[in-house]
Amino acid sequence: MRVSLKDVAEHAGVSVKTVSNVVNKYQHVTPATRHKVQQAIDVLGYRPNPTARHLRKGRTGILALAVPELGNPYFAELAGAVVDAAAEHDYTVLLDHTQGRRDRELLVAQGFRTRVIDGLILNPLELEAEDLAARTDEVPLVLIGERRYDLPYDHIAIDNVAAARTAVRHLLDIGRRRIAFVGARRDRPSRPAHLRLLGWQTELAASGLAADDALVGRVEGWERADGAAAMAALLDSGQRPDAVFAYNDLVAIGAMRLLAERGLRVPQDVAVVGFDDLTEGRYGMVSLTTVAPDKRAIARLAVESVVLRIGGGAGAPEGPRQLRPGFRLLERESTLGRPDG
Amino acid sequence: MRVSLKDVAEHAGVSVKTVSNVVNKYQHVTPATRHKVQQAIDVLGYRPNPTARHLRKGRTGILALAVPELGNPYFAELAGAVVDAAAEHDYTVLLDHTQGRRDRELLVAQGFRTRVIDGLILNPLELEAEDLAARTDEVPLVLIGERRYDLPYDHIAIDNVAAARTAVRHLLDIGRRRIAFVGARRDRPSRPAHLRLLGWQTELAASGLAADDALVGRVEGWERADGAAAMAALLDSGQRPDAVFAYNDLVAIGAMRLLAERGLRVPQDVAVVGFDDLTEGRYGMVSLTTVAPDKRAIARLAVESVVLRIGGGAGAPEGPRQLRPGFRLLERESTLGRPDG
DNA sequence: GTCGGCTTGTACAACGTTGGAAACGGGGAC
DNA sequence: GTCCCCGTTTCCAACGTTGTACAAGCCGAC
Repeated sequence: MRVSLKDVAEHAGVSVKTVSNVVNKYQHVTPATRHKVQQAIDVLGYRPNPTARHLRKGRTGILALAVPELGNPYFAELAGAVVDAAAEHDYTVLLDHTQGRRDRELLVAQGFRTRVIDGLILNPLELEAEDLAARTDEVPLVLIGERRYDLPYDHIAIDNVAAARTAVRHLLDIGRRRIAFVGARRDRPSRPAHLRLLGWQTELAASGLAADDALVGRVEGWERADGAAAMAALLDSGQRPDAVFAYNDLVAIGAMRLLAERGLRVPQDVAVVGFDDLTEGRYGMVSLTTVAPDKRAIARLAVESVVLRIGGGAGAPEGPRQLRPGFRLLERESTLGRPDG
Repeated sequence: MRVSLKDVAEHAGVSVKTVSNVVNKYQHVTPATRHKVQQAIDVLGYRPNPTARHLRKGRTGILALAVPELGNPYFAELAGAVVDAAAEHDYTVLLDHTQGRRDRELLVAQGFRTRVIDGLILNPLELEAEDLAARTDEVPLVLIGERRYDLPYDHIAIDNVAAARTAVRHLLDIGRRRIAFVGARRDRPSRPAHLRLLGWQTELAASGLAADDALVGRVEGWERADGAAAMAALLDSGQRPDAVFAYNDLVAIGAMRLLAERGLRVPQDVAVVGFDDLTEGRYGMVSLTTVAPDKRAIARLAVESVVLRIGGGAGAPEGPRQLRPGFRLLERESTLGRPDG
């Protein structure tokens, strides 16, 4: 059976509280008592029961991270970084994936697993502002990811518009002029890919180029298959872009695969830039130029934010904060050199 | 403040236990009382406190899954499947990654987070049998992954030897004869990749071919970069294989990347088979033939096994079980057709 | 009308821990 | 020798829940 404080106390001939004091390194315990208790602990192999401790203290030491899809390498890599960052604060991470479905995101936000967790880091895709506004659960929440809500929650995300502009700027710099954006949502044009689409439009406009809607490839999701499908549709519509800025690396990889099937060379015929810096992008037949968000910084800031809010708010910043970790453009083979012909 | 059973009881004018009975759908409660209590619950927005419940019941409803690296898509996809399988049994999953380091694996096995979790699913890489034999923690443990230990724990893994033989058989069937194995460990020849290496040897021997040690590419790890490095070393040593069977898809992808850099065509010059069926493998410039372990089955069996053991053993099988989920060979472009020349 | 049996609800204790107040005991000051 | 103080330890209650034992109420049967 399990060993409890009581067992140790009996074995050492002291009270339960004294054992608790030793375990918790309470100052006023005589060396003799401490030693006696410590020995009993060692002999019996006592280990504190976190559940009871948590009940008493009202905290569990567990953070939840909810991302759309663990099978997506971006979120997997991010999750790994969050686990590490949480460990630095003595927190453990409970992972959930919502499959980007609004009902599941809602369930998570509403505290489906409330009270097992001390705080929640959520990356919503489909969740609406009103869903979040109606949230009643008191567990501290911080948001990550591209979607922005005007709500009293900290939000951690890179400056997506600036990052997208950097990517498009790079394509312009290497002489491309018919730059497609692949990865806008088909159904709701203004949803998630919004900011990167805006960055694309803005940078083109800043260079005096029109952001032609015919050069926008629309998708159902942001997996590799979606990128391939959108690229196919774009080519089939008669467009002949000399560059593609993709919503993310997966979409870019799908698009590159399709370009190859159609006999178009990357980068000679079509340069490609992705977003996320997946390790995968480095090892394709043509390595992928990409915008690399600082994932470790995102994870660190998210964990720090939520941990700050957990203390009951003592020392926590007043209003919601917008935190903007950095990003870099990593130039690789997919944008090497000026266009052929 | 938080609402507890007591608050609901006062509001409804009944005892705490009656509220508990309603919450737990205990049969013998009159509709009138039930309704009254339910209304109080709704008004106050009561939600049970799992921590207290768990303290009382001795279970937490949390399973831990420890894999080497979440950034590795295979483990990420597997983790996703485990989360889903656990949800079917009303369990939540706590994720940990050990980075394949023995000390971290040991920490996890020893119950680093004991008692927050009801059961542990562990995929060890470096852990030794004696480490596990010395385990004192009573939390039920099941093992997944390629390593086999002769210990009283359930083990879930596909038949790696048979799977490897299937892959090699396929390469033989399409006319390849100089088949390399890429992904044996450099430092300890008999460690993890062991079984797949054995399958390679066995199938070659069964066809009357020698398993030439010069055709074994050795690695430090099993990432894409390791595959590329091992492939480079193999070619630099003067070998000219007409096929590669890689330890896993990541190694295969790294190897393919290097083959392309050296001007060798896949599959015409070198056919390649991987292992894991990563989505990534489908979207390279040349899609990758691979051995696809049934990840959902692995996840399901692992969760079922550990859940069985949690009940205190009632109804649980006596001894340790070896469970062998299935696998399939998925033929794609990287092994299309007979060799050129 | 009384009894037995069943249904419904209550009281109490317990899970293992920790905060706070009270009790204890030893040592120094007078 | 007595008193007081302070450091140390113990006692009690509480966190929120549920299992067990039992009391109360109701019904029909004899």
